[in-house]
Amino acid sequence: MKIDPHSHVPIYLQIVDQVHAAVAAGVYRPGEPLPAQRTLALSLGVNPNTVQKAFDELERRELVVPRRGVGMFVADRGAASARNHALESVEDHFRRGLIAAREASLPGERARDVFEKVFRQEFRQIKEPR
Amino acid sequence: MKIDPHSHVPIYLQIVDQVHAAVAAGVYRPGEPLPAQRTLALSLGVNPNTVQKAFDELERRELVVPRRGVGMFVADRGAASARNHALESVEDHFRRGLIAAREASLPGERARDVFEKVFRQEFRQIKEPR
DNA sequence: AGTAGTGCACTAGACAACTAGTGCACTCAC
DNA sequence: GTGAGTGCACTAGTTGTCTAGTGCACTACT
Repeated sequence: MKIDPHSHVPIYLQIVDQVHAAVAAGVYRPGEPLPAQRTLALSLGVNPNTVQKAFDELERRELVVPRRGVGMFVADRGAASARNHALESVEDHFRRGLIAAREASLPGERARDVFEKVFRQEFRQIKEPR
Repeated sequence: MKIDPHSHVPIYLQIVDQVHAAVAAGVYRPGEPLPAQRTLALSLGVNPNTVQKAFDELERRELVVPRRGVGMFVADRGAASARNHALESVEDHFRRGLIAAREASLPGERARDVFEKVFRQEFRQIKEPR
């Protein structure tokens, strides 16, 4: 796990994102323990409290479950929760865009055109050169 | 024009949004003057500096043009700039959503499904009852 | 019982965003 | 040239976020 202290995105969120991705990808499996707050903080060179804040957010997303005096463990439905939360995030961004379009009196068809344009940019199929 | 001082969205941004919409809608036309900073600040019950910050943002968006000692005027291509900026905003939201989808390893088709779902919610056609 | 390891709570400092207070320089009409 | 009205610049106080420092309570193992 890598942290960029000079990034504009808060350290605790960088930790959240990486653990989130790891749980979603199955790197950490349900029931397995996560590195301890102090351990992780030491290896990343940050304060234990910063890691705690990250874990608080992961707990709020129902990805991990704390056991006092023992450690943090991946929730039973941790992977599913991770994917669900990611889906909600995507949905939220789309909704904000559509609301902005509506407030700008942009017709629905135009909004869909914009989406398709950005879609082609971001989900460009990598054609195999032969 | 109305301001909600208890809103979580900054006052100066509320002013920006409302003026932006007014210019886009043609309420203020190119070449016309906007209310003076002091006047607007007084009528809204906020500090002139807050209005100034809002006007700075509107100037950055190329919606208005300042004339020292005279006033703020709607730019010649103000309405077009307003619509253009709104379009960029919509595009930006969509892009963030698609990037989030990609990072979550969500297939493009699924992302499009999510978009269509939200689209139906936000752009529901109001059926005329007969 | 003792001990090492754990999550958690409380406090504090650094920093940025937001708003307000105030004064200056400019423009135009008279 | 003088005065009223304008945009603009500088400073400051308030608030919220982020990170760090530190200590406490709990758990498991011996």
